Amino acid sequence: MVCGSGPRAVVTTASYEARELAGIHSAMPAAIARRRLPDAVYLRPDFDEYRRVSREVMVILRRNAETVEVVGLDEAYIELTGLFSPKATMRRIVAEIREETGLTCSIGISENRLLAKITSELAKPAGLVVLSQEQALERFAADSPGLIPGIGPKTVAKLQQMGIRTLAALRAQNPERLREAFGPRQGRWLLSRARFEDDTPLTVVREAKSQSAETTYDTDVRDHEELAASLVFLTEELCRRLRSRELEGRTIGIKVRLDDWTTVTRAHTIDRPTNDPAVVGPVALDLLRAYSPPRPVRLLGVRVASFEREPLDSQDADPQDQLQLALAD
DNA sequence: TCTGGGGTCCTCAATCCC
DNA sequence: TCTGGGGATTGAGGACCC
Repeated sequence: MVCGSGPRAVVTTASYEARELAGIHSAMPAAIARRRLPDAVYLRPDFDEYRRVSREVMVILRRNAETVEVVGLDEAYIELTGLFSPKATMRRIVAEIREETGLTCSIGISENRLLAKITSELAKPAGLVVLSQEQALERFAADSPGLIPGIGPKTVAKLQQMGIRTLAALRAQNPERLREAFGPRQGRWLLSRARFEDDTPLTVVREAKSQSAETTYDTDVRDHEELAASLVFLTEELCRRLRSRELEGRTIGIKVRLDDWTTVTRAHTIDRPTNDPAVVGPVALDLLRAYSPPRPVRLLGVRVASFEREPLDSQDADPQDQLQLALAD
C-alpha cells in the first residue's frame, strides 16, 4: 500500500492483491485500509521520484511517435493512425520502457481515445489489447455507464434514478429525455459517449491554466492567526513553483474547506500578472479576512490562474499600448 | 480517525461594453 | 434617450480525473 502517514492520509495506490483481498482502492482513507490490512507493507509516496521516472517514460514515447499527449504521471495517448503496424510499434515501446526503467505498462489500442482508454483497462496489469468500437458496443452493453471516463458517481446516480442502469439502456434513450435531465450539451455528450464516439484530437502541448498549493490540517484549525500564517507559507511555496516555471497569473484565489466539508473559494483578479509572494500574499490574506471562516477549517489553499503569455518581443507591442502602460504606472 | 493534492472543464450568474 | 441582444470577462460552485 502506498499512502501518507498522517491521520487524514488517503491511499495513493495499492497492489492488485490488496485490491482483491480487501477492496482497497486509491483515495480511500488510509485509516480504513490499515484497519482492513494491518499486516500489509506500507510505503510513503515519493512524487519526486515518480516525476523523474515519468519523464523517462515520456521521452521513450516521444522518440517512438510523433503525436503524444501526456495526461498524467502514468498515462499518455499515442496517435497510431497511418502506421504500418500499430501493434508492433507499441510492443517496441513496451520493451524499451521495460529495459530502460524496469516498469511494465498496459496498452489499449482502438479507434479513438475514449475507446483506447477503456481498452487499456482490459490490458491491466501488463498487457496489450486491441478492441474495435463494434466489439466494445457488444462487450460493455450490460455494464454501468460509470465505465465511461467522465461519467462519475453523481451522474451514475442520476441516471439510475431515471431507470438507466446500463450503457445499452443509455444508448436507447430518447435524446430529448436526456436533454431535459442534463441540458443540451451534456445530454448529447452522454449519448455519444455511450456509443463510444470521440473525435477529440490529441493535444501535444498542454499549457498550464492554474497552479495551486493547499494543505489539510491533521486537526481542524479555528485560530485565524494560524490560518493566516499557513496561507503565507502556502503562498511562498506556490510562488516558488510559479517562478521555477516562469509563470505569472492575474487571478489570485483561496480555497477553504470547513469541518463539515463545505468548500468555499474566493478569487480576485488584479491588473498585472504576478508570481511575487509580496503581491499574492496580501490579496490572499484579504480574501481570507473577508470570508472569515465561520467554522473550524480543515483545508486551506491558494491558487494563481489566468496566466499571461509574456510578449516574446516587446518591440512588436502597439505604441498605443505602451503609452497606456506608461500612464498606468 | 472518514474522505489528499494537483489539476481541468463545465455551468450559471453578474457585469460591462458595444 | 430608451431598449435590447450578444460577446467577453469574472467569480462561485461542482463534477471529475490521476
